[in-house]
Amino acid sequence: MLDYTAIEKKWQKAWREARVFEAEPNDKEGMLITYAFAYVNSPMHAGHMKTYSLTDSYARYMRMRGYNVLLPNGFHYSGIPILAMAKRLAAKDPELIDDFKNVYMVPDAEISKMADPLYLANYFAADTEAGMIEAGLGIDWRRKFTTIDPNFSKFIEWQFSKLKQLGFLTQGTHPVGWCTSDNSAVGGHDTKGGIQPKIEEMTVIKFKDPSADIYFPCGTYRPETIYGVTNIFVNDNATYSIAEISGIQYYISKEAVAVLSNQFKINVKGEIEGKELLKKKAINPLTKEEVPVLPGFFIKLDVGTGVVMSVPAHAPFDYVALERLKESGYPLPQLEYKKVIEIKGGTIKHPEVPALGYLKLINAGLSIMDDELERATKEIYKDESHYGVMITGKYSGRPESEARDLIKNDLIGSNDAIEIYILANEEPVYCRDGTRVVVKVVSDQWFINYGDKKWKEQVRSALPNIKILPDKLRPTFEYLVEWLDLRAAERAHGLGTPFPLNPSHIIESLSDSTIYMVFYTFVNILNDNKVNAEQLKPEFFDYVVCAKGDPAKAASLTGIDQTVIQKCKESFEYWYKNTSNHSGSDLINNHFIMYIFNHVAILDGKYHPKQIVPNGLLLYEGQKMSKSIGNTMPVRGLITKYGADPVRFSSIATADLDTETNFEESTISSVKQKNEFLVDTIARLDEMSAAELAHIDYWLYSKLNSKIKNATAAMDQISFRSAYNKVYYDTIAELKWYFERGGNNEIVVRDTIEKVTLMLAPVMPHVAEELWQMLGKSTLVAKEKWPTCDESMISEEAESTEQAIMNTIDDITNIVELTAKMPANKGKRLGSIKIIVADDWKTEAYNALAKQKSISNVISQWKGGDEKEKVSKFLSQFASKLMTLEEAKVIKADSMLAAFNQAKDYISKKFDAKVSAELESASKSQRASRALPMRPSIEVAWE
RNA sequence: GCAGGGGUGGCAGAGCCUGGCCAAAUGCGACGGGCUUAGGACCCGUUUCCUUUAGUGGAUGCGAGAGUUCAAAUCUCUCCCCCUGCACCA
Repeated sequence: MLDYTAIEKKWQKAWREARVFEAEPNDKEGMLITYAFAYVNSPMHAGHMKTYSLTDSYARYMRMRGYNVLLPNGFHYSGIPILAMAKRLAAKDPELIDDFKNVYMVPDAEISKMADPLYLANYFAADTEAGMIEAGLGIDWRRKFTTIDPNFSKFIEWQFSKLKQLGFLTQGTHPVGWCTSDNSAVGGHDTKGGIQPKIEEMTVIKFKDPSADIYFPCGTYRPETIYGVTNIFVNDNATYSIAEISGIQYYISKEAVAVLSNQFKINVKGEIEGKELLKKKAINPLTKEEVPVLPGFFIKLDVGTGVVMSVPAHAPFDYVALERLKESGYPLPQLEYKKVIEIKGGTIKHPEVPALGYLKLINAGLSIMDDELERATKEIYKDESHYGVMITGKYSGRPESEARDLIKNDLIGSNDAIEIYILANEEPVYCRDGTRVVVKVVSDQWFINYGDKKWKEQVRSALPNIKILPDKLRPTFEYLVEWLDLRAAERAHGLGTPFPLNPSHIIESLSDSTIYMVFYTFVNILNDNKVNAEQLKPEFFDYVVCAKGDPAKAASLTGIDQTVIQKCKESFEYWYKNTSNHSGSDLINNHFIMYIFNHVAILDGKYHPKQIVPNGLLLYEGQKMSKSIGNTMPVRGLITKYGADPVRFSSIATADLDTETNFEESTISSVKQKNEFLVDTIARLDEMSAAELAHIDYWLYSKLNSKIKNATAAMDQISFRSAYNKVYYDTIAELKWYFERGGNNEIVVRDTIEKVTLMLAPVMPHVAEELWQMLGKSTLVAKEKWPTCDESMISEEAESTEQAIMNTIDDITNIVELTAKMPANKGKRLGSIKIIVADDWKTEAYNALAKQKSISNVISQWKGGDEKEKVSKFLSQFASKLMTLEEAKVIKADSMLAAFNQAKDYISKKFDAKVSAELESASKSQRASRALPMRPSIEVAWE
């Protein structure tokens, strides 16, 4: 039995000592293969491992294909999560401490030190590195760095100075989810329950109070319904502020003022009770109608402005509110529920008062619950947006969805409306510390302007030259190129590189990870020559990465030896000519797309991305890995339990790139058994001997070589499942069949095992080394060549012949079963089996028919005149299925017969009967004429 | 809502571009048998239904429906359903 732990240690040591993975430029073609580096706020789990081992396997494959491959690894420290985690540990968060103890298996003594974020990050970086080594990743560890290393920071500063020079950094305002206690932007993972704050624009239409120079700011998603406004609703139990924004005064609820002050500079001039507002009127800015102000039961004070316009014909809330007022005897003036949108055609009935229709008020009555009202509102909104047409106003006849924007823009243009942002989540969103998240318009914020037209154009033209595996993701990338827009480039908190234009902030953590692969190409040279951060002035990177400037000048400016600078440049240019970048497919819409943009912006066309490889995620026993299910297996535990190679194989060789892999224990045990079979087979080689090749040997050789060909093509596409189905599962099944059939040729078996071992090496590197050694080799598989296909040994004839033998054995099984039931054969035993191989003319006639689809044509062109009758009799059996006939492999009857003669022993043993084979023309059997091409006739005798 | 990717047998998952050898690879599971003290492993067979006392013939069938074709899992159209992403966050 293979002792996985022992062989892993043994071969990892051997690789290290032979410096197999320490790559330097040489005269071979280079290839820099990278994966999105690890973010080290927790141990590496099986999901990360999938990407890493997939990338490693690809790197090993390309190395075997003759490339000088570099696979480096860095650690991502940037951003908030490490900081946040340390903070939670410092606060002794029991849930997190439990995870650290029981899921991450961190010793108690370490946990207490992890209140220091750097300690935490270093701990998990070391843990991840150890895990990567245990998994057999072939990494050049000399090039390791973290994103807070001073030298790396200099590189990132330089990157941003380039972006600035190119005009791709812009400063501006932008709405973000915001926590007022932290004073920082919040994304989904900063909130309770991980809810993504949803920011939406809302139009605020100004209805003037004719008695004062103050406006009612009516928040609405549907400005086009302004033609149907009957009144204004306010909350009569609340206090409103008289708030000045940009010199204009509004009635805004106090609560809304607090929220909106994150978006506007607001001066509160005074207060007024909601009740007082009811005495006022308001002027519709578009129709100039004067409408009353009424109490609205549903007015939420912290949403929008706390003031809305009422459109009872189209808004269920407004309708219900007015009807309830009417019922309660509130003194209402005459109001016209004016329909302004019509749905024509289609299957949707559009009632005269749409809001009423959608409410089905007939049954529900006015006591309808708010959530039902909410639902009715959504329905009517959806239907009218889809199918509605304006029947009033300037844009009468236009679809509502178009009119909405037109009217909004008109109102804004005439200063009758402004836009605000609101948090549109159904439930309020809270920051982790419990503060309610609001929308803030951040000003003077630096952005990377991925929306820049010229930049986009460059990316557009670069994209077709980038190979995307699998290629079906290309439309996604094309879409994302257009979609990507302004992205905040700085943040107030977190680890990382200070933002050069605002050093109190740090560079946003995904933005420092877009061209870092460049740094791998010379970081070891900087380390070896003790280059420090002060020396890494922009001129250094300009020359090394962009071939700009003068090396002598750069040397004197930086104090770095000119030969060192030159070496860095050569190394960069060597490795960056050919690259492949890998990551989980979840990073497509940020990391990958930003990777492309930044490369295109900063690097010369020669060094643009060459290949990007997003891979599907990993399921664990059919389930998504998640902490709540408790199956986020730290990968080191899996390796200890199952062995690195079985884990690698199960995670990456059971699915092609674009599909999710299902990691299952059953795969692990099946892999281990198959490995044992290979070990046993090698042990049995001693009992075999070399001999002249027989049919079954040719068959195995043919299978082997066509497999090499197919597997190589699959490997080139990183379709590991397809490749290893053939290389591993099929080979083992074929070897078993080969032995079953009596195959015993040492040369053939050895050759097969050797080549299969080589092909296993990328995915199961340790086992492959072990097998290689068992085969008596003294070299490292990791440094061997990938096998090449010997086309001359691919024999369709051998494969088809063997297929015919297999089919014939099936047929014999059937016949024996059926004839055994015949009364005449009761009590008898199977005596002999006669196999009668079809004559050559049958194949010829059959194939002519398959081609021409006409019996008469074939007959009329038949050469041997006197045989025409025989031929037509033979062909007539196919008359009813002419269209479906396919040409059969042409195999000479003699060689078919020879193969059957060689298979006689096996068939005889299998059926426990005498077996003979003969040609149709030489047979005296009555059943002889039944022989078909590829399907001999069979005669069994019971005695 | 918008965009992209999908829906195949008990399950997972090929095939679809380039229509016919597809009742549909392969793996798992289940069932029957062999081997074994037993279990595991391994080997053989079965795994839509009907029919067949010589290796057969037929029906249904790849989300639903319609169409093109001598022929459709595969091409076209309509519909239904599922997954992923929609950002300032690793």
